Amino acid sequence: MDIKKVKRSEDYSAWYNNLVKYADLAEHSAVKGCMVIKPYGYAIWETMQAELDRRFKETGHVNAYFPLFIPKSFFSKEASHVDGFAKECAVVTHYRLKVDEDSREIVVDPEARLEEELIVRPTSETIIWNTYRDWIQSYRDLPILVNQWANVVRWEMRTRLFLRTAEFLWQEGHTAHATAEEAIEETRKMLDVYADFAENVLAVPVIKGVKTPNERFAGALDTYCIEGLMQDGKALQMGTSHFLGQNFAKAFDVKYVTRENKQEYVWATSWGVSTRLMGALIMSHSDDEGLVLPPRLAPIQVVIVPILKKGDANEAVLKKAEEYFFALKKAGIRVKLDDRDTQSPGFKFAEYELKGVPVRIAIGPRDVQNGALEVARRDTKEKQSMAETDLVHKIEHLLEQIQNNLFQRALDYRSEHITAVNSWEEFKDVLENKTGFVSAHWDGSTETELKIKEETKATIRCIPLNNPEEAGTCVYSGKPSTQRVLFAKAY
RNA sequence: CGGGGUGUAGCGUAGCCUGGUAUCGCGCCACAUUUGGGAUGUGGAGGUCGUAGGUUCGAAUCCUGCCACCCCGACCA
Repeated sequence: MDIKKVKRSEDYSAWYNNLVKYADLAEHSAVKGCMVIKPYGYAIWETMQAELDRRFKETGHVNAYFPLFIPKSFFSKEASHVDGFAKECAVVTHYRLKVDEDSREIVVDPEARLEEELIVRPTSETIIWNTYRDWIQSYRDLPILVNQWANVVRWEMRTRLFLRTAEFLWQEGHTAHATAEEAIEETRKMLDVYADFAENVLAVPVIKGVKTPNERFAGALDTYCIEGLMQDGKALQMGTSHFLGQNFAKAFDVKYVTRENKQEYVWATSWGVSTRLMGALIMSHSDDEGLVLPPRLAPIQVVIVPILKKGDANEAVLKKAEEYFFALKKAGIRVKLDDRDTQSPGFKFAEYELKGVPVRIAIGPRDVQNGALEVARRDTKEKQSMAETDLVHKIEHLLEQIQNNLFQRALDYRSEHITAVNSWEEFKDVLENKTGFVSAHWDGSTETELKIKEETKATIRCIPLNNPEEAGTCVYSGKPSTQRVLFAKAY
């Protein structure tokens, strides 16, 4: 376990890679750019899915599934969309292999070339809107509120586990509406769902905002986002929600008849979050000891480690441990009793710390005699002896406390790392030395945005929602500006 | 895709310069003693040295191509 060899403060990238590996979350696969999500990591993703899926259902959405393959012609129908994704599409050209007569090797059968090539979906707007054309005739068919859980492929040149891989898992919501107002409302509503999920489940504070035209989704009129700040001072886009206007409806000729018997194009939204959230989770809370998981997301919320000794006390210890185990389980807590006698308690302590288990209960002969137990919390590493009376409530309360503490800690860090600056010198200095978000006036032009990016690598992460109007001058160009926007270096 | 680096047992490594089929630690297996913060002893198993060629009597070692990963760029919803 040489996770501790690399300190978070010394080499954040290496620390992250080690953590993903040693906490058993994921590993590189034999396929370039693609990862294997291991059972422990996948269990966390499943919990995220469950929490999100519940929220989607509560807001009226239903799940469906669309094809992995998209005909190239569909893909090219929306001009800005294809522009945005063309450079990272995997393309299927053939449908058969054969054994080469000479070399006896398996080769692509040149006679099995597809008439029309298929794109492996980088996102599904095109296939979905092509389908919606058949589903929508009248205003009575609207709205359509569909979500799909799927994998997508974006051929990246440089990958990082969870943060950027060629294939990743996500959900994509695709909705169709009769009016622009309703679609915009949907876009904003789902942004709120994401923000609620990020803050209350992941315990990661996020800033809700809107992207600049330059950072907008290819094919959208507006892209809303939630932006998080990682422990190394870099920002991470954690989710996006797009108001697509009528772009896809026009590209795929999706019209509906109004009450007044008029033909109108349908209004669209799409929104998604991905396994990238795993990266956000790791980079928001974890430390040199390993992963730190918020209780609401932890596959194991409480682990019970019996301290076994030579002699007859063991039976009593195990019996007590089981008693606690069943009491906690009955209360709906995800609890594990680790009664392996092949590892020492110290080993287990370290292992569960590495895996981020929020609460550890240790119980030995002394505790049994005293009717007590030792409770250790992962977030603060505090240990305390606790009387067994009312154990379930105490643990429930503690889990709640840990959840809140993690959020508060991350929020404090972020608050300290949003810096308002008024000069270009200050801008560069904060970005370089203090890191985090820089709040600065911007003249609103893409030209300035790109120049700033070129000179500092910082991008405009978002224009926060409900951003106060404030007259000022652009930190770069000196031109007049009406508001501050958030810049940061980002993943 | 460009520049740099790395690749030797599950993990981390020595050996490479100066060619003669491999070192050590952790982990793994067995037994014993242990167990309140990563136990100890003894014995044991495990390696086509990333991969494909080349040079050579002989290649982990020298040469070339390829692959993967890491760092820096470019690119990137």
